[in-house]
Order: sequence, then C-alpha cells, then structure tokens
Amino acid sequence: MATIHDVAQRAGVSGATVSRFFNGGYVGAPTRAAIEKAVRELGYVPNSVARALSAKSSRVVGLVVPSITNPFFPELAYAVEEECAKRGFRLVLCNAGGSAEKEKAFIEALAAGFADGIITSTGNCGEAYDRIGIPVVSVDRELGSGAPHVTSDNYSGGRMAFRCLQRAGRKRLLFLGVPEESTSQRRRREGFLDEARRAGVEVDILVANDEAEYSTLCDQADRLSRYDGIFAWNDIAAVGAIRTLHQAGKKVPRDVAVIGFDDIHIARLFIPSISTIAQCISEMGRAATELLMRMISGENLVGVNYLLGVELMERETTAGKQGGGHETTRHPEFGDSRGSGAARAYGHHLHSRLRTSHTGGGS
Amino acid sequence: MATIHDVAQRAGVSGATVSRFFNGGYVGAPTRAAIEKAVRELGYVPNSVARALSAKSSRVVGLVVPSITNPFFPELAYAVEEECAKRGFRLVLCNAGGSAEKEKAFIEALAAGFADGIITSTGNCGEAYDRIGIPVVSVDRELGSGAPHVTSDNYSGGRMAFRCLQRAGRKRLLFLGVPEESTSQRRRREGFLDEARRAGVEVDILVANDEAEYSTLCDQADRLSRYDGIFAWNDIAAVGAIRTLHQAGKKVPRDVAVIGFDDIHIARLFIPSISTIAQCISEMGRAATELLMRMISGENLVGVNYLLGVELMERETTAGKQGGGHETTRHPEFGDSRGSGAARAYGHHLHSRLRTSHTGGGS
DNA sequence: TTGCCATGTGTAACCGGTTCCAGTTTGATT
DNA sequence: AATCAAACTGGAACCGGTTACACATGGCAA
Repeated sequence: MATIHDVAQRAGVSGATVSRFFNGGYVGAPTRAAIEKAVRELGYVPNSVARALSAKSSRVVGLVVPSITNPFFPELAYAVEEECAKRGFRLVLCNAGGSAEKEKAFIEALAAGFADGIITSTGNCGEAYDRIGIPVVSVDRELGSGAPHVTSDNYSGGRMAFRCLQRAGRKRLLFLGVPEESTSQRRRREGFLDEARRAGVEVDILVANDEAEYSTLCDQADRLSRYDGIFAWNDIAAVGAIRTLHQAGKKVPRDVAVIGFDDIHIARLFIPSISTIAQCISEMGRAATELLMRMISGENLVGVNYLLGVELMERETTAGKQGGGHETTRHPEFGDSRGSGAARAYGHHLHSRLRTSHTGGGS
Repeated sequence: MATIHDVAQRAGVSGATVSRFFNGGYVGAPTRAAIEKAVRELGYVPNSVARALSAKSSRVVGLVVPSITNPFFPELAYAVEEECAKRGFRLVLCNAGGSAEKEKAFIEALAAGFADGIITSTGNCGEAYDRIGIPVVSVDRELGSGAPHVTSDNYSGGRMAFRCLQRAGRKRLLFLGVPEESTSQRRRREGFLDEARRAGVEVDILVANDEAEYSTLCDQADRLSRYDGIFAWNDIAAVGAIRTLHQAGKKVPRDVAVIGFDDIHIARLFIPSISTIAQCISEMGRAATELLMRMISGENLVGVNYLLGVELMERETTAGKQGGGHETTRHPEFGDSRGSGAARAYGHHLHSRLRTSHTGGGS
C-alpha cells in the first residue's frame, strides 16, 4: 500500500501538502494537479488507522446487541447504520450473545480507541460502561448509570396487550417471559399486570428458558394449553408459543390468543399474522444515533432520555372467539401515535413525536 | 485515557518496558510488580489504534453482506464472529443493502488499514476486491477474481427441490427468483431446470421484485396461483410466496406446494413448516473464516474453494396432495450428507465433509 | 581470569498520518 | 516604496504504541 510519502515524493511535494490536499488547506493549482496524478497512479488511499491515531477519532460507532438471531436487533442495527452513514460514521456490530464476559470484552475493545462512542442494547454489565471514557447511549434497555437511553413506552405497551386480549374475550391469561430480566421486559409485564389488576383479572407468569432462541418451548406445551390468552414479551417468543400450541393441537386464535411485542417483519407475514405491540425500530435507531453524535460533539446529555410511543397492531392471533376480521387494525390507545404501518414497512423516516424526559441534571 | 508513557512514568520505567510487559519480553519481577500496580491504578488499556498502526494489523475481519434483514446473513455473521473470536479477531459487519456504491465504500474503508481481511457474500462489484491488497474470501457467492470461495452445492440443491416437488405430485412448477442474479441463484435455478428437463417437465420462471424484502408479492397473487408447486430461491421468498397464496385464499400445501432454500430458523417454525434445502450456515462461516485466516498468515490460496453439501428438509409445505406426514424428513439425496437437524438447531459444531476443489494454480 | 550467554532495561527510530509554525512569494493598500 | 495580508509550502513535533539495537549485569564454563 502506498503511503502519503510515496505520493509526496512522486508529486515532488512534502507529505504535509498531500495531507492538506485531502483535508482542505491551501494547495496551489499546479501542486494540486501533480498530487491528483500521483494519487491516481499509485491508487493511494489514506490509511484510516494512522488517521484515527492522529485525529484521536476513528469515526466508528459500536453497537452492542444481546443477540443477532432475533430479527429485532438486525432491524435496529440497520436503522443505526443508516443514520451513522449519513454522518460519515461506520458501524461495528458486536454480538454479545448473552454472555456478560463477551460483552465486557467488546466494551473494553471499543473503548480502547476503536470507537468514538457506543450504543448498547444490553444491560448485563452496566458498571462496565461507567468509566470507559467514551460516550454511551442505551437503546431498548436502561443502564444503571446516567447514560441517555432511548426506549419505547413498554409500560403502555403492556397495558395495550392486556386490553387487546380482554377485547378478544380471553379470561385465563399468561405472561410469557425469559429469565434475564431486562428493564424492557419488566415494564411490559408491569403494564400488563397493572391493567389486569385494574380489571380484576388474574394473570399467570411463565419464565421460559430462552437458551435456545426460536425454541418451540416443546416441554411447555401442556402449560401453555391451559390458557386462552398469552402475552409473549417479544415476537420471537410469540412465534415459539404459537408453534408449540400448534404442535399440541391447539388452534390460534380459536383456542388461544397470542400477542407479541416489537413488530418485527415476520409478525405480519406469519400465518396466522401475529398481533403485536409495535415499536418504531427505525426511529429508535435514529434517535439513539442522534444522541450519541451530540455526545461525541461534546454535549453533556446525562439524564436525557427519549420515550417513544408504541402502537397496537391487531392482527389474526387475537381475533375474537366468535371469529373476526383478518385485517390489521391499529390502536394507538396509550401514548403518542406513530406513523402508518405502510410507511414503516417501506422504511420511510418518521419523526414520531417524542417524550423527552430529564431525570438527571446536565451540568 | 492513560497512555503507556503515563504508566511508565508512574512505574519508574521506560515505555519500552511497559510494552514488553504486555507483549511478552524480558521483564524483571520487581519491575513487573510496579507496572502491574501502575496499570491498575490508572486503569490503563493499550490503545488499539496505535497498536494497529505499529503492528500493521488491526486483528479485524470485515464481513460484507447484501442484506441484514434476511436472517440468513445474521446467522452467517454469528458463525463467522464465533470463529473470529476464537482466533482473537474482531468482526465488523458491513451491510451493503444491495447498493454497489455502499459496498465499494465499505471495501475501500476496510482495505485502508481498517481490517486485515474481508469475507464477502456480495458480488455486486467483484472488480473492487481485486486490487485492494488484503485477503478476500467469498461465501455463498463467487467473485470473478481468483478469491477462494465457500459455497453450498446449490446445483444439487436445485435438483433436490425439483424431485421433492415431483414426489409431492406437482405438475405446474415455478421458480421464484429476484432480479439481481447471484451465482447462488443461478446454480439453484439451473439444477432445478436441468432436473425438470430430465423428467420432461416444463417449468416457469418468475423474477419478483425484491426491493422490499419480506414483501408479500401481493401484485403477483394471480400469477402464483396458477402453479401447484413453487421453488423459491430462498426461505424469505418462500415465506412471501406462502403469505401471498394465503391471502389469495390458496392453501399450502393442498393447492400449492412450496419449497425454499437456506433453512433459516423461521422455516422450521412457520405454519405450515417450510420445506427447504438446508445449507450448513455455521460450517460455511467456519470454513470461510479458516480460509481467510490462512491467507492472513501468508498462505496463497488462489483457486482453493469449498463446496459444502446440502440437505433436503422435507416439511409440511411439500406434503403430497393426498395429505401427508407433518414430521420433517431428511433426504441427503445428492452431495454429501450433513449433521442431524437437531445438532444444527443447537449450534453444535459439525465438521461436515467438504469437497475441496482447486480451480486455479496456487504458486 | 576471560569469554560468553541469558536476563533486563533504556534510547531512538518507526508505523502513516495531521497540524503548528516558520518562511517565501505574490498582490493589494497606503 | 513600504507595509501587510493572503496564498502556498516544508520542517518538525506529535498521536500511542512496537521493536531493533546498545548497553548493562550476573552466572557459569573453559
């Protein structure tokens, strides 16, 4: 690989001038032409590592996710990457895979000059984010520290899920979660339980082993069959539940209604199509990236948080017991409303109304 | 952030000694203790950028994918990342999103010192990989250049797909593809068509607009309904086809049988479960990484290619017209057999038999 | 005693850029 | 004509590490 000095020599100028040629400084027209020629002939591309060392900035953002096989996270990564690219940043996807050890290693590596900032959707080792010296924003999770976070209104989503199942005439309800308790899962469950309590309905909780994501929960078929309404904490779990019920000979939604959370692509395509609480994933990615960029520019955003509205996508899996429509119905019951489902599906950028909360003091 | 010089000063030694402390060289016991103490007190972590500049190696591998929302690629990324991590390399996921421009930018950035090697599953701008000076391995695609590639036996897979539909008693067959013609898609189609020709069966081809991945192909419902057997070039397309047929009031597999390709997680969970030609994604990732690592170590592997066996996973969407079993049946008709479905599902590492072909001369 | 090797440490050059500063040339202003 | 600023360029320091080399010291064999 040619270096800046090779170019300089060939063009008959100094390295400093070549550097200015690339970074915008005084360069005379003849010099400029000579450098252009040398660059072309040598196929010179500035070395990004050397540049990063000198600039003390790599223009790289690290995104730490707990899983890459749950489509929610690739969809999030897509949104973050888009927004980063717009601002000339590159995205490095780090899949912690549920291992706190791996996550810690990623954080350390990212902080060691590798990245200018971190967006994380994993909360396994919150303390590790505290003293690393580069900006951190969390999305879909809350870190213990004062790092800004972007989350959906999970609590309202939980309430919506309950009301949806109730409208479908369901009485014996179950919340289906996983062992690692994220703030997101907790909020969803609390909303669901609170709304049930208010309605005087009892709800059971089942913590399924999530070790094999996409698991069919086979060993839990009997358990699931006891209910006629299930709120799965995310869409992947909903798919697993529906599949399990199917294999146990139960019909969804006739015997059991199921509602998920996230509105990943597959929810709309599944047969029966899966009712779910939609998060605006692209907006989450956009907002998180924006916050991070502001922090990288030096702003202090401690305690600045975004809370995004969610929306009920009522599809086939929560049809009423008497049968019901097959069309998706949108119900922005609580929180702010969001853009239309069609727009989301085609990736348009929605600037949904945000609730910005300041829970801590910026200095 | 503390530098190596801060540590050196605090420990009362030179920077070179601290460097040796980290990289293994002669360091006396008392010196070692002093450095350890200083490192701990300062929370020192070596700067990876400076290290990369000096070592002329970043220990980073770039993985370029054409899409991140098709679960095949996250599953591949997972496998590659695992293998990289084992060897002390980090993975950078680059989502070209079908844009040749974006892909080119990624390649250039990766080659500019950012990465030590590239694994690509995109073939949009093959020439761009030619003169970049770092090792390149392609997976699931073939580059024009002599870069080693790891692919599944797509041709045999196409033949299996035909035989599967034929066994299910289907007569009016369709191949469902997308406009961007990858070598993978071509091989699958050719295998399918050749086997059909051999059997004296005519087959139609439909090139669906893939712009919106996960599209329901709504505008094509009439067209799809004309057939009673569809071979979708990948599982995502199969999901789209099944959904479209469902909305058009056609039953799968009663009216139309559908078979996909890849065996992504959702294929097994979908209702009806989707028959598909399984690629051993984890093995593809493992093999590609291994080849790349060998190239990074200096080996010349021009023309060394891996061809991995595929396996028919016969599920519900290709049940016979008279109805049929609901269980998955495995059919390793052509090519080498692979590990059991169960093992795959749980992510065990299979060392499937490989066919290694040498199509060019290493020097 | 001499010589040699293993061990331990510091100095300085280097990786490939960026940027401050100083110096030269040119053109416009007073 | 003298002054000054703008345009242009090179030298050298610096970013934070690694490593070749020189220089100690001490133990052991010849």
